[in-house]
Amino acid sequence: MDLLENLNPNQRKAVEHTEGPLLILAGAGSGKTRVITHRIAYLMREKHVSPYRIFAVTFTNKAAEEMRKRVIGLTGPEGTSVFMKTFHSASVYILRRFGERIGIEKNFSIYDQGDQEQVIKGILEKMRIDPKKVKPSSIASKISEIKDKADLVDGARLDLLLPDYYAFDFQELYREYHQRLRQNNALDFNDLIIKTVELLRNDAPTLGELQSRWQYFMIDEYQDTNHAQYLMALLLSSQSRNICVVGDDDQSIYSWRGADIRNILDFEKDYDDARVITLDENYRSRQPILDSASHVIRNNVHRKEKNLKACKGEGEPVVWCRANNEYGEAEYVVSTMQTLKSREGFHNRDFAVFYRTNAQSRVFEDVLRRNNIPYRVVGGLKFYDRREIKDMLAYLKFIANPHDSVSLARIINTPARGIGDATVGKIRDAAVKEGVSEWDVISQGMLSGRAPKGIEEFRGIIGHAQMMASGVPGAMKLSDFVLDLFQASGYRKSLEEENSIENASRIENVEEFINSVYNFETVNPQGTLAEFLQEISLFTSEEDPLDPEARDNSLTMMTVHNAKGLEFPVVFLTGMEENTFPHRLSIDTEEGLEEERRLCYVGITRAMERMYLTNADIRRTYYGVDYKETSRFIREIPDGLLEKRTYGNDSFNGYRQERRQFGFGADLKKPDRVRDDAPSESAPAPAPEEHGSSAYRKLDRVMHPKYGAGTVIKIEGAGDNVKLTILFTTGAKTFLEKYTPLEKA
DNA sequence: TTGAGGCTTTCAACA
DNA sequence: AAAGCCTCAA
Repeated sequence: MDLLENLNPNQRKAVEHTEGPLLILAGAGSGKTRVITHRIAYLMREKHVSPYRIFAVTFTNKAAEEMRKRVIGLTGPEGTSVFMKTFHSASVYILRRFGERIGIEKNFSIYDQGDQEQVIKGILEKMRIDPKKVKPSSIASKISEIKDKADLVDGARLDLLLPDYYAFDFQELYREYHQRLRQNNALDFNDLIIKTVELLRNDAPTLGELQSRWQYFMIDEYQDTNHAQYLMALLLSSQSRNICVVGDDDQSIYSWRGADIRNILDFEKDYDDARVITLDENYRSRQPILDSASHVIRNNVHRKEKNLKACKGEGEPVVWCRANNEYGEAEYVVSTMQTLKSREGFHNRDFAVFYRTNAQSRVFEDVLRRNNIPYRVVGGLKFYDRREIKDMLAYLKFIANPHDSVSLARIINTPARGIGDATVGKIRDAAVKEGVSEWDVISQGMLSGRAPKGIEEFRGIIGHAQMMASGVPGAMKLSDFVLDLFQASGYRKSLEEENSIENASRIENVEEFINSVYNFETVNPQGTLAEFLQEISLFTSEEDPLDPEARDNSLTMMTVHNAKGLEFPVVFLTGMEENTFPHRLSIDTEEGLEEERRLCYVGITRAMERMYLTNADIRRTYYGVDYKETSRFIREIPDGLLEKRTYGNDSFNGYRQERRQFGFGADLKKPDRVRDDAPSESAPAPAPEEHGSSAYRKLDRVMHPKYGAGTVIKIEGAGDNVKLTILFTTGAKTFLEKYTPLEKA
């Protein structure tokens, strides 16, 4: 097979240009992955480069996996030996082997956002700062933001970088955070990259070894690299200079994660001999789809002008549907789907529903389930985020790394074994006083006074597990070890004790988790516990492994972010409303808005045959009921390109009124949010089942056992979820009706 | 001092 | 919808 056959001239040039720096500007749907995989195959087959000398990184595990499959398809089993990973897993690979040279122990734990927040919470407590006023999550992202810029590794002065608007010493917190991570032998996601850069900079032998091992570099999604990743790529490739980066500035959607668009815009400055090749023939989308996308993205000022050509030719126009409310929107999607299936032979698997935020998936799930349409949700509540899985993982992390006090805190009383806050506090104090780890205190009986029975029990469980783990692999299989731990920890028993549906599914989930351990050990017979942990701690965005069959013929739902790099015959881009998409937190700055627009561009360009844009005029969110103004992105598409539909009649009177009042297409300054404590006659009814489920009416007098007499001033929600706001003499309170012991007075 | 259950609050995108 | 905080009973 000729590798260059079936490539257009520019794609071919990109594949053939193997030596020296190369920038590939690859528009949406221009065959980017095809070029990368063919280029790797070409290096091996035509240039006789050993697969061990090729280094390729992408952003997601999914993309890396896809690339690996396609390379193997082109080269045969040899392709397996290409180093193909995400930036993070590449860093872990390097740090595991050489990290000790800069003082990182081999068995380090990787802390995700949740773990980070636990650490921060502990520090806030120690600094006597109210965690209600200073949210650990916002501190975590602040720390992450600082580290993403990685000016640190450039030796900038820390005290100049840290924000001074906090009412406390941020610098102290920042240092304490890192000190605790060091004590716990843990790295956060940012550290993985930063420490790798530090290692490459400060340890010449490591750099030399890696530079001579890898001779050809390929970086996918280069527009989304941050400064530290940029440095990492630069250092590794600086000797061979065979670096090929691929990206599209119009698809840069991760600036909030530190992505620095300058990396791609300045590539030609970094390498004055860089060759630039542009791929501008789109093989994915029909003309009207691409035209719509272009009309949206051209409103961005900060971009390289480009001209994508659709090779697939004309097609159906893009449809824009205005629905009455979020249920109408979902029903429109379902009915359109059914029509396309019966009249045009599409299958469930051909459809994708995109939304801006995960919370929007719920309504679609409702409606799809009611219509018996199989679906899968990518992202969202992830398998590894479930409580029972996190608990089991914490056990494993702690056994692998007994310095990991965050994991310890999670499992010491899970399941309940009589070790409460007071006891944990004592252990912590003793550890600090003696200058040892908390596990030392527990395992060596260093606790003064009488230690609760639970401590003994816990020590036994961990001691037993550590002993077993030492026989993995070899005397014991990793999966058997985890199975044993599930029993021996008492976790299984505690789930079985309460015979609920919820617990039954938790047990199933743990079993599925153990199954994934089994899969791991089949692929890696010599794999250790630590290796397993490293693998899955970077594998958080993987779809739910519980329903592998579901994907056979299911509709796919995901956030627009998750959709990057994918394509579907029919795409519904939903929630096209101001403050939803573009998101309300991005709407006020030009940079924010441009990134939202790129995100919209990414969404539209995923569609191959049909594209549907939908919005709801009224949307119920946890804030209340909002009147939504149509997204400016829809207004940016010329009328002639859109086929307009409406869906859902009951509330359309309300809708029209609203429109007339606000004026469509004008520059609207009026807020589009209306709280639903307005009289309900003027507010159009949302879905019918939303109503009439409260035993109370507005202005009813009620009696609360604790707060006394009050008046109902607001009713919202439906079914078991009715929330009542009641005005007492002491002020207003909101309750879930279901849970509140109220009496009519 | 612990554990359970009731009440309250929270909600952007991700490796 | 779910997790975290708070209160109260044991």
